[in-house]
Amino acid sequence: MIDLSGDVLDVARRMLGWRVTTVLDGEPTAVMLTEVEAYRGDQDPASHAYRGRTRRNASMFGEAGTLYVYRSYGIHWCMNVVVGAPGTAHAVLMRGGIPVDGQDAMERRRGREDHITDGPGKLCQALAVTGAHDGTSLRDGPVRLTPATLPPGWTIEATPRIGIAKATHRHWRLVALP
DNA sequence: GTCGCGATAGTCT
DNA sequence: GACTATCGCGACA
Repeated sequence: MIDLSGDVLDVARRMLGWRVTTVLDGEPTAVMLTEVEAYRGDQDPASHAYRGRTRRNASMFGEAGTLYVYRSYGIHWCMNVVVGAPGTAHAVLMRGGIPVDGQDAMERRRGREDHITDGPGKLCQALAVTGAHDGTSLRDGPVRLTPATLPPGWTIEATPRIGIAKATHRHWRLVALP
C-alpha cells in the first residue's frame, strides 16, 4: 500500500523511483518516476488550488491518493497525486519518468521512439492518461502508483519549478539522476 | 547540445 | 480578453 503521509515536499521526494502503471486499451505500461514537483495547496501562489476550489481543480480537494488530471495549454494532459488531509489540496505533479514496461505501446501512442516519457504531457500520452481518469484512485483505479526505490547510486536534485512565474525561490521540483 | 517560437483551447478575471 | 504546471521543430553551435 502506498504511503502518502507527511509533508507534501517529503512525499514528493519519496515518490522518486516509484512506478506508475496503467492497463488501458489492453496495453500494460509502466514508468519509474524521475521528475516531480510539489504544490502546497492554498498556501502556494503557484498551485491551482491557491484561489480555492473550482470546477477544474475539484479533485485536488479529495483524499490522499486521488488522481488529479487537468488540461495544460489547451492541448496536453498533466497528472498529479493528491497528498494530505482532504480539503488541503496539496499535490505532487508527475513530470517525467523512464519506461519500465510496455515501451512498444508507449512509442506507438507517442508516434516516436525517443523522448517518450520525459515531460508531463508526454508522460500522460505515453500512459494513455486523460481527463477521463481525473478523480480516480491511484490505489485501486485504472492508474496505479506503487512504491519502489531508486536504483543504487542515483541522486536527487532540487530546482525551481518549471513554467512557473510565482514563488520561484521555492525549489520544489525534484529530479532523480543516475 | 541549447535557444526561440508558434499552436491551441480551457479556465478565470 | 489574458493567461497558462507544454511540446515539437528548426536554426544554430
